[in-house]
Amino acid sequence: MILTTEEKILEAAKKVFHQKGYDGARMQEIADEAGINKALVHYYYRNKDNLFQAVFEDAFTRLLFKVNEIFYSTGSILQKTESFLGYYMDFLQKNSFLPMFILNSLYNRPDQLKVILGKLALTPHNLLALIKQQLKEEYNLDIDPMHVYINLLSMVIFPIVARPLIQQIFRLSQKEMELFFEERKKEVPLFIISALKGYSNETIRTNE
Amino acid sequence: MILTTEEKILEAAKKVFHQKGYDGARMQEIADEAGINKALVHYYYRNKDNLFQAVFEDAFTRLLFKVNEIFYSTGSILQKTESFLGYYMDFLQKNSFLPMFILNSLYNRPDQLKVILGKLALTPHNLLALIKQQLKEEYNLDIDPMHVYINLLSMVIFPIVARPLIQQIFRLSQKEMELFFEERKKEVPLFIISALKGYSNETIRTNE
DNA sequence: GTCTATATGCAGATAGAC
DNA sequence: GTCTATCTGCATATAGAC
Repeated sequence: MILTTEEKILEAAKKVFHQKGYDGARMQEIADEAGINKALVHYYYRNKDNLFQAVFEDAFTRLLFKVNEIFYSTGSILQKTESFLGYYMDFLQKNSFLPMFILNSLYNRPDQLKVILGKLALTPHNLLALIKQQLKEEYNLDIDPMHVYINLLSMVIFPIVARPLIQQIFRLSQKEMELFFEERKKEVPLFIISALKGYSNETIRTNE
Repeated sequence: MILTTEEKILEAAKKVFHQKGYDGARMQEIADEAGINKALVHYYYRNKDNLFQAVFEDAFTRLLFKVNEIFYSTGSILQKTESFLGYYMDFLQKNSFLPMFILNSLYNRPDQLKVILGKLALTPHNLLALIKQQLKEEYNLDIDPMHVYINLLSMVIFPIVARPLIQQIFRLSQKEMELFFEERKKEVPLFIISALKGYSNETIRTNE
């Protein structure tokens, strides 16, 4: 697969921005990574902000697209949770800098998000309504789906983001860390489904 | 309360580094924030790296100290979870830049952590052993406590870190966001305890 | 389109007066 | 200890030849 110069620059920029963030990235390093001259980067993207914008939008849409793709598919809560864990965690492990890059960019450059949110037509409330309906049908739960949804995202994304911290504190080898993530693909769905069942029992007990 | 110049610098440095990270922080801004001259910052801390090191160590120990404080205290899993949620989430909301600062610093400056880990005597395995024992006694669960522990941390810390993202995507006002966090202080312990009870049922069913 | 050379500004750090 | 003035290097960005 052959890349145009513009594509080479974007790929190089992704690599550098993802790892170092806006402030830590250097135009020179991006040029080197792309195997071209620094002036060419400016020729195609005019300035650092523009290039960053392109990288951020790519990252954001890719990350968000995968989430929606799974939750809007057919299947039970259990099935969705399991495929989310398997599919999304693989994706995040292969792109381990992505979530940190997104989150950190929102702290340093909050306006960046507004630009892209204006372009996308997000309907998160449809998604929540769908989950709420499934919780009712499958677990007879009449609860706010927001917390359950955020809990799931937390348990998937946080360990990826905090990986360096976890690994150092618990003194895990690379191999042990990978095993830990592999286990989570089964443990987290089990945890969530257990909680949902537990909720039901709790509710029933309260109603007696 | 009157501060020495050195303390004023450190306080100013915390403010700036926490929000902008190492690369985004400017010595000039720190000096301005402290209300003194830029040369004085160098007089006390010699260079940017030293100052950052001081800020990072302060943040890291404060963040970690709070975690241990709660989990090594007496009380049931439920009690610990509840006080962790109440106590720690309040702390994080008041210091909302801290977790992002720590996590991001580990990406950009991984060696930073090793320096401080050498100074602290962390014994996370004792903590896990304690949790494991309590899971056995209180829920008759014979499982690896690591996943449960990371799940709890995830559900507490991630929403704080991802707050700007959540708020924008779900279009929540400041007030709604605060309410959401307030709800989580009850929702997350309920979720976890439900899961632990559900686990037991699952185990019993499997053993029959 | 792609390069070399360069302009411009700013950040970290130091010298030296008080 | 605290300041003003300044050095040095580097990062973004542009000019202009090919």
